[in-house]
Amino acid sequence: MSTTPETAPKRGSRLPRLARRAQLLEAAQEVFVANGYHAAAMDDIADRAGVSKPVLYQHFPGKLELYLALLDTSCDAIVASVRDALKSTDDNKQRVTATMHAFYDYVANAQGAFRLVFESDLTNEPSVRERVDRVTHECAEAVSEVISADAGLSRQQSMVLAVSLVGMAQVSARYWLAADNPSLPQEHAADLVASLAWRGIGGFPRTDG
Amino acid sequence: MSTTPETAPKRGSRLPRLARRAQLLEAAQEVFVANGYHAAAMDDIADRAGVSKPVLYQHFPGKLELYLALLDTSCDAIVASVRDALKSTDDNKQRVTATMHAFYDYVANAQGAFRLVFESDLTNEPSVRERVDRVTHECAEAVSEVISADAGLSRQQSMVLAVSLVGMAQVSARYWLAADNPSLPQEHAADLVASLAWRGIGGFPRTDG
DNA sequence: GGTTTCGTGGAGGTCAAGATCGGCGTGCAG
DNA sequence: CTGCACGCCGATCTTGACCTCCACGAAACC
Repeated sequence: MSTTPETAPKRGSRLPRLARRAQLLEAAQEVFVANGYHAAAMDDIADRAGVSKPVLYQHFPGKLELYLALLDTSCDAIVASVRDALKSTDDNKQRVTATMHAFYDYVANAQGAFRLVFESDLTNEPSVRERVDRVTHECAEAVSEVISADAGLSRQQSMVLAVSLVGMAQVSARYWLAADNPSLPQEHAADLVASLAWRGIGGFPRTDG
Repeated sequence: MSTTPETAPKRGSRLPRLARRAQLLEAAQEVFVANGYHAAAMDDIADRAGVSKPVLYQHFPGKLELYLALLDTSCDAIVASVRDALKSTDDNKQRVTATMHAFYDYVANAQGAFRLVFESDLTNEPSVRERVDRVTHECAEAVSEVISADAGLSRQQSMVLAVSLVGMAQVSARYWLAADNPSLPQEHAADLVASLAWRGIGGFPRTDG
């Protein structure tokens, strides 16, 4: 029997630096996701990781930096996911569907990372605000390029539309997750919202109001 | 000479209880909107109102109750605004436009009350979470009734669509406000998003995917 | 097998912010 | 004119959370 404590690191075990850091990040993510930034105490994170506070501070200079590290990962994940979805096909309708599914996947999986991005309670901190806004902005910009390529709208106009689509995906996905009635499976909900989005954005060059 | 300091209450002036309370609420709203809940100090609110902290605590039992009072007002305002917009006409397309304009008006005016609802940094507090979720839920429910009346969808399905529309309005309006380029006037932006929404939701009974 | 070294742990300092007590000035009744 | 009541202010207390100091134990090396 291998005695590798891969998922059950007991208290007192010495870990290599990178493994320890990864473990701390995972524990911190759990606590931040569950409690938010303010209600999350460094003691809780240390306890959750099975270490004491000083080791936490040997890996991260402070609470904010720890939070920002997790936030950066989460932000990069959703942005990359959206970019991949847009690159996955050349058919715009399928692009919409793929992007919507990317959002729903991110909200449903990713161990609640979306809470750090879309439900952060530290948006007054400029560094956090900047990152969170960046997510919406970069996602919308990626969508906007596709829109303005085919719809012939101004940059501002296509950005407003793109932000609308991103907001639709983000808010509906969070609502779907919060509504704990699994009568609507994830794929069906995403498809439904995708069809709404595609009806709205598809063939937009017509400006018949 | 009337010494009524109607809009410039200097420090030391004695006000009737209700007027003082209203003034405190206004000052608190400004500080909470500017700084968020956590960064807002009771000292700041008292200073902004031109009184000392004990007076504040003679009107409100604590910081949370003060915040909740403002939050309730803001929540009721947007929900009522959406309901009025939906009731304002029988043409569904104009309903969409009116509702979208209601959101944009709320975000642009209402002295930043939308920040308390859509950008609260106290969503971990259950009482706050409940109120904020209620706003999206009630707005979406009002929209959902119109949808399910005409589109023949299940309750869950029309709710997901309604939440999507609400999310679209909410996120795009906030983005439009944050983007300080007035190249897109409020009415144009709202009309653009309304047209997107109407194309998406109008004539939804077709399920051509 | 001894020593050195490094990581770990519990206990404590500091500080900000929410929440509260003794003086004071003002307006009114007699 | 004089005493009284009332509401406001400066100064203070406490709590809670972030962030470090001193002793211990285990691993590594000769």
